[in-house]
Amino acid sequence: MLTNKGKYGLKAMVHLAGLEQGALAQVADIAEANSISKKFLDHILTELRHAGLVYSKKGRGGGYALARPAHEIQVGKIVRVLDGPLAPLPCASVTAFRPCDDCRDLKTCAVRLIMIDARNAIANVLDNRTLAELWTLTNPPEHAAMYHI
Amino acid sequence: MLTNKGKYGLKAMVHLAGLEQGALAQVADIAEANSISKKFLDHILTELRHAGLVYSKKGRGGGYALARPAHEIQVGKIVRVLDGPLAPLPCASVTAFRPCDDCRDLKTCAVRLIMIDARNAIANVLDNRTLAELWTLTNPPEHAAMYHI
DNA sequence: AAGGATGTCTACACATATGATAGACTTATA
DNA sequence: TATAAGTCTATCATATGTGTAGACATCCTT
Repeated sequence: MLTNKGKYGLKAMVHLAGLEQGALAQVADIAEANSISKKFLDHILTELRHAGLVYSKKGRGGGYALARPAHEIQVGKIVRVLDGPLAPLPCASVTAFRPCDDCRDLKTCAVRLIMIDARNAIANVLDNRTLAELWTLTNPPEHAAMYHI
Repeated sequence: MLTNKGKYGLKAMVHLAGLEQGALAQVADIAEANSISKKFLDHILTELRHAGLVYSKKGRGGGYALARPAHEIQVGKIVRVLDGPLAPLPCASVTAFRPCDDCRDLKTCAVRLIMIDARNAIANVLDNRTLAELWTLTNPPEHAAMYHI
């Protein structure tokens, strides 16, 4: 389940993906444009900065920008930073594996095995989509052209 | 994220899938065999009964059994009964769709669109696996045969 | 009918996570 | 130095998750 934090983080990243080269966006503007509480978004963006996904500058003229090109940032990475592992169960996680306290046998635990499949299916979607694609979804080229007629 | 409730429910259903035709299993036995608190499992099995997935009988000789053949019960159904929609976001849900309070445009919300893909990927896994398959994973035929040598 | 077995219902308690907010502090620029 | 804007620390409220207790209802046997 994607938390509001994860959802807001993705929206903020899409917002930053739409910036012109070299431009910075202030938290307050991102928050307003995406109906997010500024203070909460402060936190979220700080986490993203700690994870190396965004660049920030303090003081006058400051703000945030993507730390890397949008097409180099996988959606799954963003989700993991904010919401943790993609796996529905810790024992099904590739990046944060942890067996159940009462685990008897990893190999024959049917629930684990099917949750690995579920995890892999989720990762297949989220790790194969980039921020640049999200931006395109939000601003479809055809749609934009038609809108201006 | 699969809750303990969802995990325990799946384990209990797998347990019931392994019963002989016509046999009933008592909550206490299922709980012990799967390291689950009996009282918590009471609740879980009652929910599964309300959803029509299990059959129960009170009194002497009572207990639980699957309400339908294991190969007719999709894993996704069980998970939905116990943990709710598979979708990471309510607006990405097929069975329990609900737009975000601040939704501006369903069609161009990139986060929603990618979460629909994620939901579909999850559903593709869980709705295409049955309880009978889970039982086989837990008790692989080859493994069992080798074990008895 | 009573007793025992077993599921079902209602309620409660506690822990954790999430979502949000406030205030102070730090950094950068003019 | 003053102002702008991000960063850190802390707190609070709510929701959810997890689990437990006790009473009640139902079924079967004696």
